[in-house]
Amino acid sequence: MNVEEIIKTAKKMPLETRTLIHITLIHNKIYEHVGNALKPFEVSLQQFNVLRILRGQKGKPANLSTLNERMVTKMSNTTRLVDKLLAKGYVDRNVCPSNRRKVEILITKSGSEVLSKMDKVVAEAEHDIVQHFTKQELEQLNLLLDKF
Amino acid sequence: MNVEEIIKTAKKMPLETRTLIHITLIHNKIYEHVGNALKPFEVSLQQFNVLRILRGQKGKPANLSTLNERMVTKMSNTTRLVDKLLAKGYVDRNVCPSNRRKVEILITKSGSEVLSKMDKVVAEAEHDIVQHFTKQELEQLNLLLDKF
DNA sequence: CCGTTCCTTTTGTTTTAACAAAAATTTATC
DNA sequence: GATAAATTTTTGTTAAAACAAAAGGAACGG
Repeated sequence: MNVEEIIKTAKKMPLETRTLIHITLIHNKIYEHVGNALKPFEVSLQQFNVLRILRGQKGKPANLSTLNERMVTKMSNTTRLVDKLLAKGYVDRNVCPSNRRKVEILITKSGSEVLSKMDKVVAEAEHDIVQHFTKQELEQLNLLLDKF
Repeated sequence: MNVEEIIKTAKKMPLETRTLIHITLIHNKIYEHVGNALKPFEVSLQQFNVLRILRGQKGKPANLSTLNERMVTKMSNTTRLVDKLLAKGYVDRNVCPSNRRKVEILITKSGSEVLSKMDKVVAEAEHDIVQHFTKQELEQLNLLLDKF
């Protein structure tokens, strides 16, 4: 991926700026590829993330705020993400008996099943994106990214 | 930035997945910091990008499609981005005399002036984001990012 | 020329995200 | 125990992005 070619500039830009534009371009690429992989399932990347988090709970229900703190979106939108998954039958939602302000969200059997299918295509998409990296390069990259 | 801490997982995830989540988190950070820096000017990051591209034209007008291919958004939204900048008096828009399908967009004096002020705060924000990197590390990072 | 096709931009619609505030319940204080 | 304050979630609204299609003009082939 050649930054200068993509944004069509001949001008030399500061290294800091180039780095951040670079990250943005890569992010777009990730978003597009993974989003496309999920398209047949008719779920957004965010919905996929919710399902993954719920699976990580291993049967333990998650509150909305738990989901939310593990995601990038705003609380109010997390509610509506869950609404969509509920409509598809991929999650259950109940008021928490010990604290009726809270809700408990669980992934359903149907949700787990479709999630494992999604995993496959997402893993492929991810692999495509990093195909030009060796394992060592990826490790090196992660070390550098940790500095942000 | 500790990925595992942010997404609150103890589970070891595949290196490829970790890398891509990492990039997404960094992108969010960039978007948030730079967006905040621009907030006092009441322009979005995308509007700022349009202005920067127009300045890069050095007086030569840009067509919408030129703007668009240097950005990540869809054509239809580029029209509306320019609408907003027009309303603020930061750009001029005229139909191209040699081909009346096209439009010619130019940055105005007023646009150039605010852009140079924006540059300052954006450069600061960018510098903040990469503050933990040495120049060499940034160069190394860019080499790795080129592999995407 | 006239119709067809292609190119560039705009308009319309739907979905998603951001921002603000309200509703419902629990906890704390007096 | 009533009132206020804090916590958790939902609802409402506005702004931005994604998707689809139409409008307007240019180019081309007969």
